[in-house]
Amino acid sequence: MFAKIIIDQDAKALDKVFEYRVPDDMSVQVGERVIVPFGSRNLQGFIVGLEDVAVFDESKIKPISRKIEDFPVIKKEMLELMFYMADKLHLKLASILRLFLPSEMRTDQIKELIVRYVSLSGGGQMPSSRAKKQLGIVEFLKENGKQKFSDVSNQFGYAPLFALVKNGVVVVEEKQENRVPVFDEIKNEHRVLTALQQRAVDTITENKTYLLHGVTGSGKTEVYMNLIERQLALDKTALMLVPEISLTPQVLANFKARFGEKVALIHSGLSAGERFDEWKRIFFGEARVVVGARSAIFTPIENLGIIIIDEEHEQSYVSESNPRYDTHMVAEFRRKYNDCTLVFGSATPSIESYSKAIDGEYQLVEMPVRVNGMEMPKIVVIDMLMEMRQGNNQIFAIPLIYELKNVIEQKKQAMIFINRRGFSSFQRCRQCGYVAKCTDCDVSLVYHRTENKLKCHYCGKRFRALDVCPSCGSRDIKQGAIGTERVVEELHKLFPDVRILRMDNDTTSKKNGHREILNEFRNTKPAILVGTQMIAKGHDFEDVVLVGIVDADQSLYQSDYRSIERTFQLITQVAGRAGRSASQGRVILQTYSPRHYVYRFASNYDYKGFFKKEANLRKVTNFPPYARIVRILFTHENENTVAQECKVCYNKVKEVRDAYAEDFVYLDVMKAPLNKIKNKFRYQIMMRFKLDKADEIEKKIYDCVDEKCKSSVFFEINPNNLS
DNA sequence: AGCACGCCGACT
DNA sequence: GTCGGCGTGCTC
Repeated sequence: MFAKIIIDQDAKALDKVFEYRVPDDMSVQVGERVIVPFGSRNLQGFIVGLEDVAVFDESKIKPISRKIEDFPVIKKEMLELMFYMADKLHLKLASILRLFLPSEMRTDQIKELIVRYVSLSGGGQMPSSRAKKQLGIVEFLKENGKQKFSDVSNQFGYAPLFALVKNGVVVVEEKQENRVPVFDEIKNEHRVLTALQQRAVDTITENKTYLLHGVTGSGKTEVYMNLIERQLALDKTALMLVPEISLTPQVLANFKARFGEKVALIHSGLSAGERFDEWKRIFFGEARVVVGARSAIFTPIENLGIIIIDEEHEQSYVSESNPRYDTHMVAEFRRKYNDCTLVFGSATPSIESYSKAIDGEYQLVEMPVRVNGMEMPKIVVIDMLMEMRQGNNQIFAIPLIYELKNVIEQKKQAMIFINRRGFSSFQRCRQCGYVAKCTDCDVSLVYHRTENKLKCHYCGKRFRALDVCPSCGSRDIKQGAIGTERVVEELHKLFPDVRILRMDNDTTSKKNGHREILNEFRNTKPAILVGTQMIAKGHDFEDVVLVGIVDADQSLYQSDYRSIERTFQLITQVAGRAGRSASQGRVILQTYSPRHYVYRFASNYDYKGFFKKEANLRKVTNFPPYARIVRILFTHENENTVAQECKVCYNKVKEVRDAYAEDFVYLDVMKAPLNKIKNKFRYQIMMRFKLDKADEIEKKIYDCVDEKCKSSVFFEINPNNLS
């Protein structure tokens, strides 16, 4: 018997299936991990197939050394998923397999948690009446039975407990236990569903894909929980993904409270040991509900009845580092494999998903009204150019300052949202609001300080940096980006007596930084919370009646075809933070482009109107979802090598382009926007083609790369951050 | 990836 | 003479 084996090494040259002999006295199954002799070393490998005959020269085939576990760690579904992803995304097999296992399993240092328990032996030499503490322990164990060693020693002291053990009164036993993450204790009560929620639950019954479009506050979570409960009642399991950023202790505790021991949680806050233990509980079928961030989609849960992806539009569902993948695609694969239900939920669906709903690929389910019947907070768009012309050169518009004063007088709370995303910056005319765009791509240009040039990240075209505004002739050109510190500083000047809290990557880096800041905000009134992205999600504060969005344009003018859509999503989400309480909230949105359609639609909460406009723009400019962008990135420490190999590939791609001339919108080769990272030079081929024959073209494009080239090659489909 | 093999420069 | 530089090629 011969085994097909993938060597667990992330190298291009090893990205294939090797053959090994299965020793007669060894029984193996597909999916098992083994140690095999490889060259002069012993390496870990995965069995992905078993055959009676070998393809490779039999005399050169070595035998498997040993098995690592005695059961297949990679289940059949995951194996198929691996081949699917390798084919679709051109990822290395080993790098995909690594996604399926907790990283702890790769290092040979899995530490099982051993918990010691103590109980009365029923014999031994009883302590004297003077040994009060020892007697206390005996009494305690008599009443409560078996207890954790650590609990008893904490309560009564180590010495007396040890004495009892030594004298044989108390026996110690060791048990291997799973580390269970701790949570805030909260109750989760079944709420009576509104008619709208009930309708959603009643609709989402079939084994297909649904897009649940529910406005913020429409109670999607309650719908999810009901859907999960239904599956559990059918003896099926459930997998639910939420964005990493909203995996807050409250959210997790909520699920734990509702589903108890059946829940397994996978998130970045877990220790290595906790993560491994949760994985085991899922693998062996102990956990019936999995809640986690992106990577939880690879969890080996079986008998799936439903997969739910909340906040479906979130960028965090797309892995931006290798191996790159989109959770949507993996979820769709698992849905088909398990023949189960898949739900994408969002208040602001991605253009991609909504257009699939329009096309009937997903079934659309709508929840257009909030649970409490409250109206959405009123969004006031402020023209910052007008403010400036009227002599206000501050960060804050006069109406925002006025509203803040009101909030403080009423002892309420406000949030100031800083829209800081990515590192690239754009140039803007401070007089008329003009922002430079690429003449070929209709995306904003990125200012590169080192060269003092404006560059398009999609086609690589360069433009002179602005010194005079081409629209109004002004020389007042700025790169606008305001930091959180600066905003806090300005607020202090305006309101010296008010508590101002800051929440961003700097202030939350500590272990519980997140929670501490939010708790402090919750308990201080009046107060203003200043923050980035992370204040936009999931935190509901009764007393927040005002949200200020400073410089909304930051996300609008990213060099990214999705930047307008992201701005819409951001505004809707941030606005949802105001007015969770009885009184209607207010949102002040500061912008230099007040007439941009994104603000018109966002301030009216008109998603459908926005979708129509945006989708149409994408259609006429040939951008996803109506076209496909492919980027092939080459990296190597030798610049000549990358440039050369990239060029060779480009010439082959050109032949494909010529064969499909009517499909191609764009093709070029260039240095990557970030030309050198970690001493490796980066060159790229960018292309865009229409959808009709997209899959066919993509296959041909993959074949353009010379398998033997020295550079590392990365394929990216519809990439977000071009760097 | 990592380890062998191999073919040229400066050291005891 | 030999030690060692890392370029090239292979691993079932």
